[in-house]
Formats: sequence, C-alpha cells, structure tokens
Amino acid sequence: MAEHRSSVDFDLEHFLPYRLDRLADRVSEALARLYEHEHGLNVAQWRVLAWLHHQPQMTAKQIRDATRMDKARVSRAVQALEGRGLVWRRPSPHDQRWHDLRLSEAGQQLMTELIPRVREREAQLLAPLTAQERQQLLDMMARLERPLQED
Amino acid sequence: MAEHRSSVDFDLEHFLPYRLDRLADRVSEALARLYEHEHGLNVAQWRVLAWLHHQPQMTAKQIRDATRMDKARVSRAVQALEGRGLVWRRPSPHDQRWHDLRLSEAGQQLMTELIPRVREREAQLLAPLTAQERQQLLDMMARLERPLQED
DNA sequence: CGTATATGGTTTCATGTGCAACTATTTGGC
DNA sequence: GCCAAATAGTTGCACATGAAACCATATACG
Repeated sequence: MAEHRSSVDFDLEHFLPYRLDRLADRVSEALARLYEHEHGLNVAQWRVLAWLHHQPQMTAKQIRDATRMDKARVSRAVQALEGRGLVWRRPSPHDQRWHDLRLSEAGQQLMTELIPRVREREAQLLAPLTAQERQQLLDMMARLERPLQED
Repeated sequence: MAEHRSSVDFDLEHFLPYRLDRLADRVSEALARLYEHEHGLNVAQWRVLAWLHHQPQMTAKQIRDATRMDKARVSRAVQALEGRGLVWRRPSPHDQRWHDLRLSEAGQQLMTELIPRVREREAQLLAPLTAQERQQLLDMMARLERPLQED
C-alpha cells in the first residue's frame, strides 16, 4: 500500500484541489444543458433565480452573501435577468442604494418548470452514492470549506 | 429529520453541484497564492508543469487526456511556459504533428521548489478530515465522476 | 448642519476559457 | 502512389469573470 507519497514525485490524480475542480467542472457541464442550452441562463443567473425562488425578496448584497459570488457577477446576472423580464427590480424604500429583487411571473413560471428537472438530474448524478454517503460528502465538504471563509 | 425536501422549495445550500463549485473555487483560490501570485502561473500552466514533472516526456495530446482540459487551453499554457523557458518543445521524430514536451532545467527547479509548498498547503486544507475520511472523499468523488466521462 | 467615510451597485479593463474553423501532417482505402 | 478522412495543434471569436475605479446614497462625527 503506497500511502506515503514520495517527496519528489507528485501526482495530480491524488491532489484534492485538482480533483475537486475537475469534478465540479464535469458536474456543472452536465447541468448546464438544462439551464444554459435550453433557457440561455448561465450559472450566475441560475443561482440568482434559485435564491429568489427560495427567498422571494432579496437585495443584490444578500444574494452576494448567500452565493459568495463577486458583486460584479451578481450585478451582471441581475441586469440580464431583468432585461429578459424574469426579475423585477426597484430601489428599496428604506435605502436607495439597495435594490429589492423579486421573481416576475415569468421567472416564477420558469423556475417551476426548471426545478423538478434540475432535481432529477442531480439525483442521477448522485446515484452512485448511498443516502448516507451523500450526507457524509456534504458534511465533509462543509468542514473543508469552513476554514476558507474569509469574511 | 427533514430529509425529504419539498417539491416547491429549492435550497441551493443543499444542492451538490453548487456546493462542489463553491468549494472548488475556494480551494483553488487558496492555492493560487502559491503558483499564481508568486510565480505568475495560472492553473492550466501549473497543471502542465505538474504532469511534466510526474511524467517527464509527454505530448500536448497526452496532457490533454490526462487533465481533461480543452486542447486550446493546453496549447496556450504550453506556449506561455515555453516562452518563459520553463519547458522545451520539439516536433516528435515519430510524427511531426506531435510535439514532445519536457521540463527545462529552470522548470525542474521551479517545481522542486514549488511542490513541497503546495503539498504543505494541501495538508492544511485537508486538516479537518481524518486520513480515512480523505480516502473516502476521493473515493466518492471518483465514483461520482466515472459516469460523467464522455470519451 | 456639513463634510468625511462607508456602503450598494455599476462599469472598465485585462485575462482566461470553450468552441469552431483552420493548418499541417499522417494514415487508410483504392 | 493518390486522394479522402483522421489527427495534433493553433488561432479567431464571443463570452464570463475578478479586480479596481467609479457613482450615488446614506451614516457618523465634528
């Protein structure tokens, strides 16, 4: 059992950052077909919609905190969604710097159609793992992520 | 225990593709300081160097297969590395379409310096998991990835 | 009050990327 | 041997993204 890796040889195949990135890419690609090819949504836009579906009224700042996306990325995603009539935006009465965001009727409809299909796809992806393993996986990922929070 | 998620509510926080992507991003960012900020290498370039260190002579095609990166991405990474004198490239005597790649002396040196530090960083990242858990994690990731191979 | 500072959001710029079209070389069928 | 198809690698293009500069609004402090 070669559990001790030599100090001179370095194998990317056993290097977690690389493996994580590769898997994330593959998974993301497998999902993109649903919201990208069929609905012209990129990942940032999909995430904004998902959050607004989950929590019906948010500001861009809240979405940024929730998704940990760059604020420029959120800003552009919201612009695109507003342009397509999927999201409403208006300055907050409490503070004009904030913009309150909500799904429009069309946005709501889109998510109602999309979510079950995304769920189904996720189930396919997760099929190789037992329910217990899925839980373990998410749990380990959370533990790995915690020390990397930088705010 | 709320293990059955409602069909109307959708929480990105429990959605594996999103969680994977976020973790991969964070981890990647934590490592980028080492090879990006200090050595001006981007991820693609780092991967090419790592593979050439692991297996001293490869063609771009082999690197592409190993890393599953787009061939344009590999091509540009190699160009940059050759331009900086970190890798040598010459047409293969067997087939002029191939280019044999090797680390130069400088490339070798860079990796000798970089690898231990990258290893150390990886160890910090993995600190929250036991050795057994690390093994489980890589194993589960491999099982998730297998059905997504598309070649 | 009134100015300095902080904050939410936008825009500009440089960079990285995938895809598709392209070039050059090799292989396979005739 | 010769041309069609395949293959390795490069390049043009469109797009997404992060960092930094920027704008507008709100808050803090004199």
